[in-house]
Amino acid sequence: MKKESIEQDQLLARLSKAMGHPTRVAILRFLAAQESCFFGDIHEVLPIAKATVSQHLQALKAAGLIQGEIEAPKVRYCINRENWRQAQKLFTEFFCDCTAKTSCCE
Amino acid sequence: MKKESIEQDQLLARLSKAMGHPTRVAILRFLAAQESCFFGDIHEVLPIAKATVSQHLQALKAAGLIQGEIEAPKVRYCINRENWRQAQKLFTEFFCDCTAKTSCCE
DNA sequence: AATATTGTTCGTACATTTGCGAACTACGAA
DNA sequence: TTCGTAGTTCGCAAATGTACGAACAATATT
Repeated sequence: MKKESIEQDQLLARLSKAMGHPTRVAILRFLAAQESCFFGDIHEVLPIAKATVSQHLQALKAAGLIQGEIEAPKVRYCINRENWRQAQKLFTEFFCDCTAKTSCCE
Repeated sequence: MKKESIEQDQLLARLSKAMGHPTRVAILRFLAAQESCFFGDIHEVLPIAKATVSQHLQALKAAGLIQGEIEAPKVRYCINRENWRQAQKLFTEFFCDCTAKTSCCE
C-alpha cells in the first residue's frame, strides 16, 4: 500500500469516525444550516444531557469539523468552513475516483 | 428536528461509522480499485490477523458497503455498487446541500 | 478416507465510546 | 460580594470496538 494512501485513509477515517454517530451528524447538519449559534441552541434541539452534547461537540472539534469560541457566558459554535471543504473533497474523491476505475459512477 | 432528517442522519452515521477505521477505509479503497477479489488478497496487503480482517469485512458488509460470496474454498468480495452510489450521494448532499445555505461551496 | 487450503466463528483481553449527574469554572448582573 | 447563567470537566457505569490465537466448517486434492 502506498504511503500517501495510508495518510489519506487515516484522515478519512478520523472524519468518518467523528460523523459516526447520529447525534453528531445532526449537530453538523444543524450547524451547517446557519452561520453560527450558541451551545444552548444546539442543546435545545437534542434530547440528551448537556454534558453529552458538550462531549459530542468536543469530538467534532477534535476532528476539525467545527470550531467554538467563548462569547460572554455563552459559547458560539460554527462549522469550520475550511476543513469542511477539505472533508467534502476527500469524501467526493474517495467515492468517485475509486469508482472511476470500475465505471461505477456513470 | 424533522423526522426525515433523523433517518438520513442515522443512515449517514451508520455509513460513517463503518468508514471510521483506517483499516476499513483501506479495504474499501482496495476493493473499489478493482472488480472484485478474494479474502486472501485483502489479508495479504494488511498487517493484521485474518480474524481481524474478517471482522472488519463483516462490519463493512453489515453497513452494506461491500458484499461477499463463497467461491470454492475462497470467498470473493466486492463493493456493493448500488449502496456505494447511494452513500456517495448521501455524503455529497450532506456536505454540499448543507453548505449551500451559507455559501460555503463556491 | 485423510489432508490441505481458505475463511469464519468463538472466547478472551483490553481500550474506547457513550451517557449521565454532580461538581466546577468563568463571566455578568444585582 | 453574592448570585445566576452557560458550559465544561470529572467520575462513573454500561456498552461497543479492536485484536488475537485457537477451534471450527467447507470444500478441493491426494
